[in-house]
Amino acid sequence: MARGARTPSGPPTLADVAERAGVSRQTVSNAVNNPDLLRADTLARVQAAIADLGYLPNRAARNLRTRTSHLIGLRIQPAQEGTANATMDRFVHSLVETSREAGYHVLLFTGDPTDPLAGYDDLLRSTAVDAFVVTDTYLGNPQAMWLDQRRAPFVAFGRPWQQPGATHAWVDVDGAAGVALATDHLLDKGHRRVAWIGWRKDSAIGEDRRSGWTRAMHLRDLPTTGLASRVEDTVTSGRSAAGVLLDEAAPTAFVCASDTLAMGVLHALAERGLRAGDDVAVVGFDDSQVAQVVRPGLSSVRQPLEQVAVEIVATLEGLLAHPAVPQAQGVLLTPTLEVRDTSGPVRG
Amino acid sequence: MARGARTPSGPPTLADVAERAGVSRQTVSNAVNNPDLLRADTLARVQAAIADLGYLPNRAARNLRTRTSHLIGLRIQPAQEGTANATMDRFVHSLVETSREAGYHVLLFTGDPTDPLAGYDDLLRSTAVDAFVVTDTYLGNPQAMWLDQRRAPFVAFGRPWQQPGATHAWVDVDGAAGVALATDHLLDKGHRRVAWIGWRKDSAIGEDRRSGWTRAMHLRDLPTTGLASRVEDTVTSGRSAAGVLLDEAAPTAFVCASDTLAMGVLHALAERGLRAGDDVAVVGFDDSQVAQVVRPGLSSVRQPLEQVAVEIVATLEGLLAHPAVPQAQGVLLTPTLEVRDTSGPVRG
DNA sequence: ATGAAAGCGCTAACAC
DNA sequence: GTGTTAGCGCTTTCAT
Repeated sequence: MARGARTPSGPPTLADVAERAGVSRQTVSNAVNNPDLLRADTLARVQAAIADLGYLPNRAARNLRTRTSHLIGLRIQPAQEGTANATMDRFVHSLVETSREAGYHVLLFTGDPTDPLAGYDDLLRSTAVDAFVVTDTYLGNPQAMWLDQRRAPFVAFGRPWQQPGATHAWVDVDGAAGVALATDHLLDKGHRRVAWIGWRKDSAIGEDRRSGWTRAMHLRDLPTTGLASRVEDTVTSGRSAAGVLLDEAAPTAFVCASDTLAMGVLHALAERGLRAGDDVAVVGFDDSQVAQVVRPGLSSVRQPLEQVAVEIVATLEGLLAHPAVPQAQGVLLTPTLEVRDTSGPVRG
Repeated sequence: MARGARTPSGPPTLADVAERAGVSRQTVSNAVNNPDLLRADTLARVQAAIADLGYLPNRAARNLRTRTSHLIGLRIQPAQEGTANATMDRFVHSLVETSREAGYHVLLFTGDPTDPLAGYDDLLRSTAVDAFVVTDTYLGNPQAMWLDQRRAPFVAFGRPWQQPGATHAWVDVDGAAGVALATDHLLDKGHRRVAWIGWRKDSAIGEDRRSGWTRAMHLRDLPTTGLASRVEDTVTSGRSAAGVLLDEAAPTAFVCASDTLAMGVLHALAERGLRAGDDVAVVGFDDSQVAQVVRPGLSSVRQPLEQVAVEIVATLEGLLAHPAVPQAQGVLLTPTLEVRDTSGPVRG
C-alpha cells in the first residue's frame, strides 16, 4: 500500500512530512537532525510541514536505527520508613530534570533487594537503556564491577570505597567535609566537647563522615576519646547512644551521620529535660524534611544533589559521545550546612 | 552481508539464535512469544540456544514492530521542601514494582510547573510511552481532559473533582473516610471538642477530607462550629491556626489535612507548654517519615499507596489490552490509621 | 509445525 | 543540497 494514501491512523511519519513538503524522506530527516545541510528555503518549507502535521520522530524507529534509546536506567529502593532518610526523592527529581535538558529520560526499575544485580542485566541485554546511574554503592558495589566488566556505560553516585582499583566514573559528596563543616560550626559557637554518633564500622561512608569530625576536633587539639558512638541507623539507636554519651562524657554538642540519628538525640535530650539548641546542640546529616519541620529546627548538612545530578549527566554525556570524551574519573562535591535552632549558641 | 558471519559486536539477535538452533528466525520469535506453537523438542533446542547466547529481544525493534514501548510515563514534581509531604516517594516505588510485574517500566519526566501539559505531548507524539499515570490532579486536572481528547491511555491517581462529566479511569484514596477514621478514633478516646485544620476552600481534596470530620462529628451530635480552620499547607500556618483555635474554641484534639499542618499544631502546643497526646491529641494525614520519627510520635492517616499502584496497573493493563477490557471507571480505596503517641488517651 | 516475505519508521552511506 | 538505496531486529501474514 502506498504511504501517500494512508488513512489518518496514528501519528504522522517522516513520509507524511516529506510528501507534504514535496521533498524526500531523507531531507526531512536532515531537517530534523542536521538542519545545516538544507538550503534555507527548503528547511523552512519542511519545518512548516512538520509544524502543520505536529510531527515528532518515532522513538522506536529512531532507537532501532541509531542503537540508542536516550534512556538512563536508575534502580530505586523502597523508601526506608521509620527513618528520616529521603535523599533519593530530591536526587531523582534533579536527575530527571537535568537529563531532560540533555535529551534523556530516566527509566526507573527495582530489583530484588537481595540481588543487587537484578534488573540491570535485562535492561542491558535488551538495549533498553543507554546507560545507568548507580546509586546504592554502599552495599559493597558489585554493580559497578559487574557493569564495568560488561562495558556498560554508567556513572556511580558514590565513590568505589570497596574497590580501590575501580576505574569507572563517579560523582560523590564529600561527607567528611560536611561533617567537618558542622563540627567547626559548633566549635566556633564555643563548644568543646562535641560528640559523634555514626554508623557501624563496616560502613565506608560512615567512617568517612566520622573522619570529618575527628579531623576538625584534632585541628583544634580537642580530644575525641570517649566522645564517639557507632550504631545502627535508627532513631532508637541514636537515642540510646546519646543517652550513654550524655551520662559518660557530658558532651555539649552532637554531630550525627544522619538526621535519623539526630532525631534520636533530640528524643534523648527531651527525655532528660534538656533543650536542644539551648542546653545541647545537635547537627544532623541530609537536610531531610524531618530536619526542616521538626521543632526545634534541626541543623543539618545538605548534599548538593542538584549539582550531583548535573555532574552525573555531564559525565554520562561524555561517556556516550562518539568518540567518548575522556572523563575525570571522580568528581567530589562539597555539602553545605543548614543552620537551624538545634545549633544555636550555647546559653550563657 | 550475511548475518551468519557477523563479528561478535553487540548483543545476540534473533538471527544468531536461529542459526545456532538450526531453525528460522520466525521459529525463534515464536519460541519467545508463542511457545505453544512449537514442537516440544524444537522448543527445547531453541531455548537452549537462547540461554547459551544470553539472548533477549531488542527492545527498539520489538517496539517498532508492535507499536508499543511497555513504558509508562509518570510526571514528577520537585519534593516540597519545608513540608512533610512525601507521598510520591512511596507511590513511585510501588508503581515501579507493580509495573515490573506487569512487564512495564516507568519513565519519569518533569515539566514546567506552570504548564501542566508540558512533557506529555512530546512523549505521546513520539510514541515513547504506552500510557501515563497522572498524579497531580489537584491542580485542576487539565491533563486528564487533554489526554482524554487525544485518546491517550492513562489512569489518574485522584478523582476528577473539577470535571464531573469526566469518563477516564481513576484510582483514589477516600480522604473523607480516613479523616472520619481519625475523628472517630479521637471521639472513642473520649474527646468531644475535636478541631479541624485543613486547606483552603479551593482544594477539593481538602474539602473532601474535611467532610469526613464533619460527618463523624455530626453522627455523634457534636457541633463543629468554630472548630475549623482553613489555611495554607505550611507548618507555620498550622501553628497559627492551632493557636487561634486553642484560644477561641478550647479543643482537646486536632485532626489535620496533612502531617505538615499537624506539625504546626505540635509546635503551637509546645509553645504553650501543652503536651501532645497527654493534654491535646493530634492526628495528621499521610503517615510521612516526619510522623514516624518525630517525638512524640504523630498519629496519622496512611494512604494504601501499594494498593493504589496495584489498581492503577491493573486498570492500565485493561486499557492497553487488545481488545480493551472495560474498566470500572473509578476505584476508591480506604486508608488506615497509624496510632502513635499524639492520640493517646486523655489524661485523668 | 516451520519457513519465506514484507515492512514497522527511521538514518547512514552513497550517488547525483 | 537533495534523492536513492539499504537495513537496524523484530513480528505479522501467508505459504508450505
